[in-house]
Amino acid sequence: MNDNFEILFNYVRLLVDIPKIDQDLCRKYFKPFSATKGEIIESSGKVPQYHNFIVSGFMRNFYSNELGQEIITDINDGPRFFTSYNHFMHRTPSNENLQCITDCELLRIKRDDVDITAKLGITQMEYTVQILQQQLEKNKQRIIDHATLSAEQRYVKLQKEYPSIIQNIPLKYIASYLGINPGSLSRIRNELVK
Amino acid sequence: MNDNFEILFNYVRLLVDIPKIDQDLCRKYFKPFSATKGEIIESSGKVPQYHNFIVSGFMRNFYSNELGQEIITDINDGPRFFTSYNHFMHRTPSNENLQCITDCELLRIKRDDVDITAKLGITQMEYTVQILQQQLEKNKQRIIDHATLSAEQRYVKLQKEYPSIIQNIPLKYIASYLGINPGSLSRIRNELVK
DNA sequence: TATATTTCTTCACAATTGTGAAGTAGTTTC
DNA sequence: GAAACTACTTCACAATTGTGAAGAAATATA
Repeated sequence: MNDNFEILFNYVRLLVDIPKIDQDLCRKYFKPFSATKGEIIESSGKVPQYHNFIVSGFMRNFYSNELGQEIITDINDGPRFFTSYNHFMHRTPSNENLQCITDCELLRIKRDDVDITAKLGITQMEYTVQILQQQLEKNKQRIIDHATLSAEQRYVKLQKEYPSIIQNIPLKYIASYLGINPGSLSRIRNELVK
Repeated sequence: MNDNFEILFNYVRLLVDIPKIDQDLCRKYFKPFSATKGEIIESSGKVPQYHNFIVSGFMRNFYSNELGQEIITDINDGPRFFTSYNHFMHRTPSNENLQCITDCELLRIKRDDVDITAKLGITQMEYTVQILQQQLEKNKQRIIDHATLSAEQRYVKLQKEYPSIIQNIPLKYIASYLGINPGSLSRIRNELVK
């Protein structure tokens, strides 16, 4: 009995119940994978090979713009799915890189196997709809935050909601994620201490 | 034969093919609805009653913050679905208002009927996944734009991608949507003319 | 452990955007 | 068509954030 799968199931159960048959399919087709700090598990320009579930560890999602700057679009820790989902599903090359910020434990499934579990299982489609809706709500909130909050307010909010990110992720990554210049964020952080 | 349904079907066909049976279900359960400029078709605090498809016209989605300011989260014209989808599906009160900025032609379906068409039809679930994915991509891009572009650049981009919004929507709505102070946007627009 | 590399902080200054008020223009309503 | 209302522009000034450089601190590598 692999603990990692229990973490996956508990995460899924936040949205839908998983019948035994779907659990077994997960155990059969999701493969454990250990990645080390700095490792890029999906690269820009390539079709994403896996749908990744972070069991533990921190990851980031970034792309390089015309000026060669890395733009970080997402930072997350487990438990959580973390995939360039659209490109993965449509088998199209992604412009994003998925990289481990710390050592990570993953469970991952190949693209073809997702079609198999969709056919043989029961709840996958329902879960997909649920998690897409959930993700959509989160993204809507991020848009609102950008449109209505100052840089300082966005940082404070992140600090409250995801203190583990502040504690574990380099400032320059957080700055890019929040759309703030690293120097400015350093100053903001310094002024907050007072 | 109602032209409005052809507009709906053509819009849906951008993502999935609609078999005859699903077309008939749409014709049976989607009802035409005309709304006039300024009309609020879903109100904050209430469970959204309809899933709305804009055939023609411009609508906005907004909520009121603690200070009583209207924050506009979305502006769109037809053809397009326009609903507080999460709250509609989960039958929970939404904090958002859907309002017509111009006279609008809609096709709308009641919540209970969505369950019926889901059961009797074929492609609804697949379409839902597709359009959620599409919406997710659009929202990701909006986040990136906020994080990487200046106020002026965001306005210019909107102008390029959705010139009809610039032409048809009051400046103060556009300002709120872009997260810019109306006075600032007026100045930005003025300086762009030179 | 020493060295090299990367990240973070700090600074002065610049650029952008926000604020609130006042006036102008435009629109709606009766 | 006049009055009332709403939206837009403009202004001076304030606040926030960006920029680029230089040094300090932290981390990785040999």
